[in-house]
Amino acid sequence: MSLSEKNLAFVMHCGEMGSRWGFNRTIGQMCGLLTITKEPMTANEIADTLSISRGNVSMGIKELQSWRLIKVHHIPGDRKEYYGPAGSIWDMANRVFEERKKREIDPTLSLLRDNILEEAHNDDERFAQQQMQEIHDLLETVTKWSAELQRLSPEQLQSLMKLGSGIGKVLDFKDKILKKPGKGE
Amino acid sequence: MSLSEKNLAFVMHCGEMGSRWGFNRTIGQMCGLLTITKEPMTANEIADTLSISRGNVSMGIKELQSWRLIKVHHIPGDRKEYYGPAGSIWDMANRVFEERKKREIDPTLSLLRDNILEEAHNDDERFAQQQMQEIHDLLETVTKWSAELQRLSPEQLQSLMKLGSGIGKVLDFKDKILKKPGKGE
DNA sequence: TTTAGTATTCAAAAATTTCAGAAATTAAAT
DNA sequence: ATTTAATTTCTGAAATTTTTGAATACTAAA
Repeated sequence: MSLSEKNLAFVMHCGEMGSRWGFNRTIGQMCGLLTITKEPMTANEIADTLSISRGNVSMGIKELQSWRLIKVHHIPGDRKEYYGPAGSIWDMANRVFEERKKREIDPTLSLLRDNILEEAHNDDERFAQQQMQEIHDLLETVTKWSAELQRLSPEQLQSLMKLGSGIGKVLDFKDKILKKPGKGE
Repeated sequence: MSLSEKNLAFVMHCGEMGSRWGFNRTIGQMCGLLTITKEPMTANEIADTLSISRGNVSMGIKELQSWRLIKVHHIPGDRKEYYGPAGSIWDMANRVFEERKKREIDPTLSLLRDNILEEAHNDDERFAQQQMQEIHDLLETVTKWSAELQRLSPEQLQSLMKLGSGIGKVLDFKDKILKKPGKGE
């Protein structure tokens, strides 16, 4: 119901960062609050703790659900809804990542695809198209890569993450490894 | 001075995406415009092309420079400043990435570090601290990784990007590779 | 110096976003 | 059915962000 000084500081920080992360202050606070609170909270508890209106909390919940960052819990014999994080920290980071890709990259990718298909009619359009092609290729690579990462097992991901500067070394061996099995891409 | 329909569509799209990418509409448009225009443009040309005020362009230029996305060109005997992209598409994507890390991750990382150092006084704080530790570790890993990527040569990056689903295979060989030289992490 | 061609700043206006609180809605319990 | 408990939607006010345009500053040449 009321937060310790340190926890409050964290929640407020989440609020300040909220807009940078793709939502607004209140929603940032709500997200922070729910992730550091052990027990799921009701909408009223959230409103009280953060001193914001009940209506605002309702909108925030909807938004956080659309990001798939929180989920509802029910307590038998209690008709209130209790909200808590939708998964582990890693899960949530993935959701944010995925959702942002959807909002920040996909629309552009689609526009670029359309644009590249058409024929350029003059030099300006030709140059522009080259640039767009490059942007397109880059975004597509990023997209493929992030899909790839999501396909890896958590253990593989763990190793990959721990690899650090080893990645350079691993790359040097890549050709030998990949060419041996004769399974060219 | 005036854009073809398709190029205009791209520039306007950049404006609409602008706020998602970390800046505002006008700045998004300016960035898009300058990247698909072959020749560097003056501030007045930008203002005319986008139908925005000269002052706004001046602010936008300053902002884009702070992101290191554009650079100034000079033409002998002409005292106007001409603006063009600061590098290749890849360079620019890197800049955006880097800059956003600075704004979206670093402040949180620093707050978390402080918070984790302090001792927890009760169960609520204890649980909160565990979560914060996880967030911290995750963000730190991401940070290290992005630094790592920037250290790779463009060729290595190229191979890494093309690796695609090969990454799984490469990981399976990781141990053999890394353990052989006896250079444990 | 002065002047003319620039670029920048900044206060005010416009546009957009966020938010509280009231009203409407939904759903369970009686 | 009615009451009660809860959630959602909606409206306008407040806060914030963006944009303009006039005033100011800068700079190179005359």
